Amino acid sequence: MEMDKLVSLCKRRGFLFQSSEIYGGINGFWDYGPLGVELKRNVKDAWWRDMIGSHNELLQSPGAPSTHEMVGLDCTIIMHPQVWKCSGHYDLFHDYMVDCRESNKRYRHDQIRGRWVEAKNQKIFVATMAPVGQEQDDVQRKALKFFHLRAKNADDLKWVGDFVDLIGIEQVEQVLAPDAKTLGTLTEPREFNLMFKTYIGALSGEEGAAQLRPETAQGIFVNFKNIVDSTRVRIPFGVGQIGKSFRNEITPRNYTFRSREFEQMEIEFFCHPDTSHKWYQYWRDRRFRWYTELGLAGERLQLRDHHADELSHYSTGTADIEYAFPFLPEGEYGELEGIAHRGDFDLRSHMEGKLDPNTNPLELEKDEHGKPRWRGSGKDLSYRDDLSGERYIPHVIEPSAGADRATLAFLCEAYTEDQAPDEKGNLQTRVVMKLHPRIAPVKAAVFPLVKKDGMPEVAKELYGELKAIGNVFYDEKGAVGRRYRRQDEAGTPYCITVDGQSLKDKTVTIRDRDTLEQTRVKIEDCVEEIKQRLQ
RNA sequence: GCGGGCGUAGCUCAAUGGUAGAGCAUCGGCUUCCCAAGCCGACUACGAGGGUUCGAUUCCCUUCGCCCGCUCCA
Repeated sequence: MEMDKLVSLCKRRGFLFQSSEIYGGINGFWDYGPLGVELKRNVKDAWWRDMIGSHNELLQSPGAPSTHEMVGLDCTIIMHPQVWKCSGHYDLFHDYMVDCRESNKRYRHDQIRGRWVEAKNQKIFVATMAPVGQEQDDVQRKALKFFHLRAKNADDLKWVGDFVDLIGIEQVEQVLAPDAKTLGTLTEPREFNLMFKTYIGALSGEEGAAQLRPETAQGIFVNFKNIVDSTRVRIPFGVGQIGKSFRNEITPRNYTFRSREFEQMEIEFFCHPDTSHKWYQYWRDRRFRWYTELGLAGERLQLRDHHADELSHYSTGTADIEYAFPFLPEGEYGELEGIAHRGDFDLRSHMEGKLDPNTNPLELEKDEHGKPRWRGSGKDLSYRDDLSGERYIPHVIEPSAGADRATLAFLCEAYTEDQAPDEKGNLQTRVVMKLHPRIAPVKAAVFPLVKKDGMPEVAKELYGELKAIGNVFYDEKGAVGRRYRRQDEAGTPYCITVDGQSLKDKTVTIRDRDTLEQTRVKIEDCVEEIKQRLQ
């Protein structure tokens, strides 16, 4: 399937629009049209229902180590700035970067060091990314090359001062960038803040600075104690949340795949450390099955376990659910969801302060004065098991899914072209969105075969009754074949047609989107029949 | 952010230094008893800003957006 065909259909039929399109669009932001919003809402509703609403905490789910409970949460997009400092996002997302116009390489401004050197009446600053100890070799080699000197003439280089950080060097035009041959190729340092910044308070300055959340998960961690204290949930239990998140992606691309404003469906599952690996396995398998049951059953979906060397040492497993999107190169997959075993990293970080993920066992990250780099809340987020009396910090399994990415994958998977005969029996190409009935934006369409002889009246009445089961559509205009094809493009699974026979024996036909087969049912049974088929 | 390509109607495309045309779609009417039928009619576009010019959709610059490659990807 070519991606541009799907993009064209989504625009034409109202699944997806570029945000602010009449003003030229805005990079990395997308709107869901009337069909798209139904589809995405159905995806989110299916997730919420399957993970939380319909979960039976009295029964042990297949593959689960024990019974478990599930509750929901809806927290704010803007949170206390300390949340992001302790979570690690602030440090990781916040850098000054410089680009080299010659080599097209990008560097973290604070990682470039260098040394002034003079030769042939010219004084330049030779920059390097080499580790301490190899810096002098690196800059000498580059300086010799720049001044066209031989190694034996190294004494002609007059070094001025010791190594210093590039930060503080004002004469940018005299800087020889780490991978450049000419001077002054570095851009001004630019702040790369992958988190969206905002300001709290109508008049506030920097002291009111805050961020739009880059993930919904932290809201669950910081509410862990509230949930335990208010709901009588017992470990093991999970907290689910659906909501918008924001990331300043450097290169938003590939349709809605990498959007700057996007929606997540996340679960933080809290369990005893001794059972955490089994729960990880459970969620990994269960989440994969969820996609297959909604129609991503083909080879384009895969479950990929991270290699041991990709894992943080505090994690015993991470797996990605990936889909081979048509816009990716052959053999490449894009992430729909990550399931991560996160140990007690998150709860401890919000208790004690930001932990250093490179320590084992985990230790508090310290600044140059030996103080905590970012202070935690100081609140006790441990859990006491009322039955055993044991107190511990729960381990966390995090299935984190992208609602927009899942929606896009369902759209890609659904797009199908097949051949169907037209009125004269000639085969015509038919575009049909084979969406699973649970997520299809329109559940059924009702047509009078022709707009006369009392057929519209019968069809309109049936339409009214069908409204009770979901989004249905009524159409009496033009040829019936065209109406069928229109519904095929919208992914409507069933079309119900009132014809001449309906008037005699009170029956209608139900036409199946995928097989084109029609079956005749009594009008009075029609609502129940459609309801059955949609499940 | 860098390099390259592109931007004309809802969609897919065309033409042109003298202000744009088609197919499909959409809407209205007629017709029509099962898969994009037919007839009549209607609506709709040069991404934005500036410059050159008597005149710019066309040439130039800037900007925004899209695609490809590089970079980035917690």
